[in-house]
Amino acid sequence: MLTIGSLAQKTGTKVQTIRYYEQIGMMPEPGRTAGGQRRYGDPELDRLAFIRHARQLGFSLEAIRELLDLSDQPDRPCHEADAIARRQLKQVEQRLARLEALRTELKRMVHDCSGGQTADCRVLEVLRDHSECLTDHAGIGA
Amino acid sequence: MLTIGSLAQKTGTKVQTIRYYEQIGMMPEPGRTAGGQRRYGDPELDRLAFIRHARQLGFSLEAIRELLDLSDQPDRPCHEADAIARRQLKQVEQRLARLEALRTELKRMVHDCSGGQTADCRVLEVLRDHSECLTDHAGIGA
DNA sequence: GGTACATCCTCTAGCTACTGGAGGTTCAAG
DNA sequence: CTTGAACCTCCAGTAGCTAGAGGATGTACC
Repeated sequence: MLTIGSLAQKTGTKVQTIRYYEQIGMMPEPGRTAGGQRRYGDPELDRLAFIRHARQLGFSLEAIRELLDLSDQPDRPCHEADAIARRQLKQVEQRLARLEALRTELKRMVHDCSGGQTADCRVLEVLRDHSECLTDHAGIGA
Repeated sequence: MLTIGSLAQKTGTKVQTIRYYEQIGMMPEPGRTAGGQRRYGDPELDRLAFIRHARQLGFSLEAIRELLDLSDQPDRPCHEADAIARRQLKQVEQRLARLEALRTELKRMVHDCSGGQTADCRVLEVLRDHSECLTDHAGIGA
């Protein structure tokens, strides 16, 4: 039997995160001691490890919920899990393409900076005038 | 004089986002009509375009605030703006490296999936057992 | 001048995926 | 039996918006 602290340690999760997962129904309500403290067994350990690993691979909690449901039904065809993974792969590839365009643009900005005064700073200039950009980097953020 | 709606359209921003920027002090409080509606001029248009462009390049609002401050002081040396851009570039490169590892892993997962039942699904199996991963993809998400 | 209706206003709450803290209780070792 | 780390609940905050309720305003047309 594991305390929430040792479960956290074993899975590289913060204690609060585990309680949060319980709150949103990603983790089951575990057994408790007489005093009300949570105690976990191996199934919970496996489940949390699964969740964390999928998170590391960038899956959303919603997608992970689906994967866990599928995982609980070993007889069903696996194309659904496959589809979720493909979707994730596609998203990753799109983000990669965007980030590569950003890198190009940022590199150019930094490279062109002469180190003078802000009045002639290339960095600020490029930000002021989008038409100076060579790559397409529409869309926000990552 | 622009209404908030046409400012939004010209910059590819949502109306609510502009009001949000005003609320957090990224955009100045504009003039108002007698009836209380916001009216914008060219300086605000430029400022918002700057903000949006920097957001597209992945800068945080906090970083953009610094860049705007620098932009308002044309006499100061520009190495600060340069440093912010370099920091951003570094972050982008780190994210790129992580995403590339993720792509590798996801591709392998999807490729190995035989299309059978979930019981033998490679996707689920890999998620269950981290040791099957060849690449290092520690850290969460993007 | 009147009316229709798109756009504007404020305010509040919600999203993802956590993270941190206050204030108080329980567990395990010595 | 005491000590101190780890636990408990509840609430609030993070980034960067986004959506909706309920009502006021601006403008074009008749």
